[in-house]
Amino acid sequence: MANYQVPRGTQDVFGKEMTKWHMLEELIRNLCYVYGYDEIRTPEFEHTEVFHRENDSSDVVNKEMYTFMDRGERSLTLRPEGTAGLIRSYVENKLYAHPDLPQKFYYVGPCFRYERPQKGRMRIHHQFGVEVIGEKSPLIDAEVILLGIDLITRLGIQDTKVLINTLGDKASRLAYRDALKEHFAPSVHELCGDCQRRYEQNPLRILDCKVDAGHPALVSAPEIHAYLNQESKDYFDAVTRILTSSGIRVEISDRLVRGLDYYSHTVFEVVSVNKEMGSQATIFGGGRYDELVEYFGGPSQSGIGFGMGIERLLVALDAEGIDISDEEPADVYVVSLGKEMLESAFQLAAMCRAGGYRTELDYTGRSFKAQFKSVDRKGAKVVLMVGESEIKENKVVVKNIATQEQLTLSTDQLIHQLDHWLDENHVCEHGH
RNA sequence: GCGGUCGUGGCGAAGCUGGUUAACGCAUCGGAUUGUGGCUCCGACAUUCGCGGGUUCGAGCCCCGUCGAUCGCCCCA
Repeated sequence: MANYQVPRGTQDVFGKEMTKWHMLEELIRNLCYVYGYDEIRTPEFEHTEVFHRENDSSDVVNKEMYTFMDRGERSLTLRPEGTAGLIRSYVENKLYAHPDLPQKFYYVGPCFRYERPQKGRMRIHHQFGVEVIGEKSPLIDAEVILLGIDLITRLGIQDTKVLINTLGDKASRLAYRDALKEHFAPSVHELCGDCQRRYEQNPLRILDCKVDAGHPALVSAPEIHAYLNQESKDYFDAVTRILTSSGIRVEISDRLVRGLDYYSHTVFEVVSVNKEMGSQATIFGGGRYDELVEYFGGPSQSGIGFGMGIERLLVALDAEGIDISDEEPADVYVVSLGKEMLESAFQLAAMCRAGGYRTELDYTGRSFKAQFKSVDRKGAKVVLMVGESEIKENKVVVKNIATQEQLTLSTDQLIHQLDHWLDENHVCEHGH
C-alpha cells in the first residue's frame, strides 16, 4: 500500500505558518547584518567522515545519522548539525588565511536526525546557527551568546534562563576526566547502562544523566572547577563577567556538558522554562571548540558557535502566546459581474499588477456575494467591478473599502486612482 | 530504542454495552437580495470514520497488524 503521508518527523509548512518563517528569517538576517556576520551555505550532505569523527561518542553522530551510499561508491550523510560542515568549508577554502580574523558566519538550513519525534523534536529540523572562527577571546564568546539572546528578546520571549559552564582547555579537561574515572570506578556497576558506556567513552556525560541524578556518586562527584588551570579559569571568569555587565543573567551550571564531543572551554544553553515546552526546552545551545579546525587539516585555530532550532523557537513563541504571523492583505480585488466579464477583469488585474499592486480576482464567475466575501477574506483595500455597461464605455467601477467611496473611471485613470488611495502600501515604495 | 494516550468532512468535534439516515458548530457553495460584502433566513455539502486484514447476519465502535500524532524516558535544536 502506497504511503502518501509526510515521512515521520517531517512536516509541510504553508499558509500562516509560512509567514512566521519568513518573519523569523528576516529578523535573523537583519540581526546578523547588524552584528557583521555573513551568511554561508554548505551542502546538506557531506562525506560521512566529516560528521563521524574518530573517538566521537555522541548519540547524534553514532545513532541518529541518515547515511547512504552514493551509487555504491562513497558514504554520504545528511548533516545532523551545522558546525562540522562549516569548519570543513572554512578549511577547504583556506578562510583561516583571511586578513580579518575572526571570520563570522551564520547559516539557516535543515538538519537531519533519525530520532523518535515529539513536539519540538523533528527528523528534519531547521537550525539558525552562528560560528566565529579564527580568534579566541572571551569577548567573542560573550558576543555569540548575546547575539542569540538578542534574537529571542526581540521576539518577545521571556521565560528563559541562560545556562553556562566551562570544560576548560584540553589539559584541564583530561585531568578532570581522569579524576572522574577514579571517582566513579567503585560505583560504575551501580549506574545505568548508558552511564556504564559513558564511563568508558566520555565520563563527563555521566554528570548530566537524569536516570542517575540522585545517585550518591553523582552528588559527590568532583567539580570541573577544581581541575581548571589558571588560564581556563580566567577565561571563563572573563566570559561570565562580560555577559553580566551586558545585562545577561547567567546561571553557572557545572553539570552542563553538551552532547557533541568537540567542545572545550565555554559551553552554554538557553532553555525555556515555560511548561508548555515539555521536555524539548532548549532553544539554542553551543560552545567553543579548540581542535576542530586543526582536525580538518587547518591551522590551530579556535571557534565558537551555537545552533538554534527554528521549529523549537516557534513552539516557544506559541507557548508564550506571541504571534509573529503576518498575512499580507491584497491591495485590489477585481469583481466580475457575470461570467462574460472574466477576461476583461483579467486584463484589469494585469494592469493593477503591472502597477505593483497585490491583486486578486475571481476566476470562476461565482455569485456577487461570494466574490465580496473573498474581498473581505483577502483584506482587499480596493474593489474593482466590471460589468457590461463599463466594458462598453471602457470604464471600471472603483470602490475604496475603507471609506466606501465609489467612482466610475475610464481604465486609463485607474492606476492614478490606486496610487492616490494606496500610496502607503505601494510595492514600489516598500519593496514588498 | 522503551512505555502510555490518540487518529471521524477543510477545521473543531458528537457517536451510549457493535444494529445501520455518521449529530452539531465553523468554513464553503447556491438561493431569498437577477450590479454591491460583513447581519438574518432557507438549502446543499463524509458511497464513509488514518491504512490493511480479521471476528460478526451486521463494525466508526471488538481483535491483529501497520502508518502517523502526542506525552514521558533517552537524546537534543
